[in-house]
Amino acid sequence: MRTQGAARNSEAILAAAREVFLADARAPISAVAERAGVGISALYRRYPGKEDLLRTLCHDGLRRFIAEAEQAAREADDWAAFEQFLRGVVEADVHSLTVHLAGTFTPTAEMNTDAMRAGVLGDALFERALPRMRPGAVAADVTVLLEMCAAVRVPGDADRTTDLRRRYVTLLLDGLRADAPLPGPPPTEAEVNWRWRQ
Amino acid sequence: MRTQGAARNSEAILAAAREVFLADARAPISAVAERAGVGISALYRRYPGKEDLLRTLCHDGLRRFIAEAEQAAREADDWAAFEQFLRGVVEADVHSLTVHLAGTFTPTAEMNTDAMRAGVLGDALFERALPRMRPGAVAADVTVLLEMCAAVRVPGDADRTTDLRRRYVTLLLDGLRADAPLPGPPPTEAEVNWRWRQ
DNA sequence: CTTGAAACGGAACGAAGTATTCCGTTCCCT
DNA sequence: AGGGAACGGAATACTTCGTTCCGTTTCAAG
Repeated sequence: MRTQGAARNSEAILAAAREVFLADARAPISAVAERAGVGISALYRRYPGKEDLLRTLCHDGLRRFIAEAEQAAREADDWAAFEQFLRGVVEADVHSLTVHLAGTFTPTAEMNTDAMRAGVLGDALFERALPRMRPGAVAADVTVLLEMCAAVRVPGDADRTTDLRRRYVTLLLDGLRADAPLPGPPPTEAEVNWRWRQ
Repeated sequence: MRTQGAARNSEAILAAAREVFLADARAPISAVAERAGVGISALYRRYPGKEDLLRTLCHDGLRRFIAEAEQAAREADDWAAFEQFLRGVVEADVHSLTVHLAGTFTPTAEMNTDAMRAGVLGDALFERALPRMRPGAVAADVTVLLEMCAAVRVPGDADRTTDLRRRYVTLLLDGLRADAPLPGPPPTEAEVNWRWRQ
């Protein structure tokens, strides 16, 4: 046989779903089953439908985002806290998870609560780092920067993707500390959160 | 009536195709017709099939990329030339055009030639700017940076998208001039050009 | 060993979505 | 007025998935 137990399959399915849907949010559910090495029914035994799987995945990402933010907030140095936060979020590829998948399902009330909390935590980290930030930078910029990081990918090589993203987070952090002001009106809340409009 | 002539329709179709396919490379061809305010047959009169439209669009983008590079190369100051190149390519949203659409069609021989020429021109601009670049930066980094810029988008508002991208090009350019070396192995040619593998 | 229930695998089904074709109609120019 | 170029958009012919179903395998308790 191929799998050793129901619990093991559950984990395999979640991992496969993460890989597959991060590579393409519109991937067919059969691709997830195939990747996990299970049949389709193993999937439907656990989730009522595709949307539920997507929702679970996204919510997990959101929770992870919150965890990273809380962890980073414990750092005493303000800029170090912000840097740890950015690097943590990028490392966990949380932004792809939350942003890429948004819009593929209808969010639960709890997700909205969590999303709000995530925003508050992120803003707080940003505010602490603000004194050392270049003039004109706003919290919404960070969201965009995270999105830009998520756009970096080496298909089929998660490790290499992470390596490259680390490289560019470094570059972005340096860019955030430059002296010159940032040009143009900063992104608004709406421009940054359009993916969450149901 | 709605349109004023065949020539006008040709332009409308190309413009609509750019908008629609940049928003979603997998959009149906009917969306293009709708956006252009024409029927489907107006499209098929001009292009044998979907792939040909995509190919035309992408090739136009490639040519524009080359034009921007040649234009920027005329600038005397090395860094200014590089900066003008980056800004020009981002402004024209050429990278989305070439990178987003790659893989949706089989490229012609001429496209491959042009793609190669584009690479050479870009590398030359990078080499000129190299002395003022942070340690560890390579030409392939620029490709990734352009890709990151293309990830910035405000759906349905092209002007605002351009504004925001200008904002982050500024940030990226400053990041490219920081003092500290960039961490990790730089991206390889293959990692940067995976979209062109047929 | 039994044996009943939980887990599965994967074919089959049905609803969508979509590239392309076709034909009747409108436009434009002479 | 007339003929061909351009069109609009319904109809066609597939393809692509989400979901269901049912026969089979696994597992643990007796």
